[in-house]
Amino acid sequence: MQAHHDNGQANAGGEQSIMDAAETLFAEKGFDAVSMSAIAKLANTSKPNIYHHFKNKKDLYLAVMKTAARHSSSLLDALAEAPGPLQNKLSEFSAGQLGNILAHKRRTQLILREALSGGSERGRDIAKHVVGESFSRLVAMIREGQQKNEFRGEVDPALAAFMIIASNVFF
Amino acid sequence: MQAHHDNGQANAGGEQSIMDAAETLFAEKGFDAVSMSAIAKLANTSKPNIYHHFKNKKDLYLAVMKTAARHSSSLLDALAEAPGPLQNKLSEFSAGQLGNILAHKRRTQLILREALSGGSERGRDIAKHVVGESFSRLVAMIREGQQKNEFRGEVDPALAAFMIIASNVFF
DNA sequence: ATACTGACTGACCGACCGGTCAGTCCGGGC
DNA sequence: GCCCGGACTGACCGGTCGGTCAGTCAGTAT
Repeated sequence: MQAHHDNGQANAGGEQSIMDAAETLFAEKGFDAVSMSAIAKLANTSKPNIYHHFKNKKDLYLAVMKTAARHSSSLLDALAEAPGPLQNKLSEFSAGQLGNILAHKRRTQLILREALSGGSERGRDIAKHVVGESFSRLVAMIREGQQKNEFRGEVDPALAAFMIIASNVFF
Repeated sequence: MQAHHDNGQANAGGEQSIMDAAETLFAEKGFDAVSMSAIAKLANTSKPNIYHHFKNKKDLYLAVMKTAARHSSSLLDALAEAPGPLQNKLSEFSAGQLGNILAHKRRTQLILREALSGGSERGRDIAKHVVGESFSRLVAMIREGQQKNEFRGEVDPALAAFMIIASNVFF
């Protein structure tokens, strides 16, 4: 009945199901608390098969982060191009109107986790850099709003950006 | 010259230096990315000595979290007992006036990390519960301010609390 | 001196980690 | 028929993890 050998319940072994499983687990527990075996199990495949599709754990993590960043980036595109004062746009965003179209909880959780790890974290600062692109775009937008006096200048733009993104985690 | 055998540079081996080292590393990298050997090394002592003072890794983590929570709790005491409308009190808090008296960056980072891990994370939800006490006190204060119409009611109190705490990480 | 106690240590354990390897299975081109 | 190449797997590797153990050392009280 199945394609060739077996299949638990969902789609097995494909790149997409691996990334789905990885995204779920990384968001829930963080990079170091997740083992490749656990990802393989959730994706209904084997550990070596993951290494068939991804170079190593960091590479898989990076791929997941890139997807999350790409989604939030297209979200910011829509925001930046929308008409009206920045203030309205941002409250729209954080109210979730625009936000929860595709910024699922898991993805935002991933991004926040990365933001928290700030400096160190060996190779993953690459991932932070990936996220940082979206992040700093939002920061720039807020700073711009401050210069136009749409916002109070006393607020740290980075903090405000963090807050806005965080709003999607807590609904 | 030294007490008995040797000493790298700081105080060695004592309970306090172990907790200091653990706090630093846990805040920087998160629970799973930190090994007991690394903590021992930073604390200028040995791994078995850590187990002489703490039952296991989770216990050490919990002790560190309790300290962080105790500090932020005393901070909230000062906040709650201060006179004036809540709004002033909170802006004072997030401006760092009161905040950075003892809410060092590391401690806040620890708390945020725990808050992000939300549900799962095997034994550490105990720690989350410890943190949650301070957290929910702040949430209650904000909700109270909303009922007195000092705040806009549309903001999720939990999110606002998260924001306020986060402000200490980003200065 | 002796005996006891708590801080502390090097050496070690089983378990599990990330990652590799030899090999199986299968669809498609010839 | 045959072979090829990609998806996929069980078994295994070195290394590191959390945690243990037997024992050393310093001080103290008798």
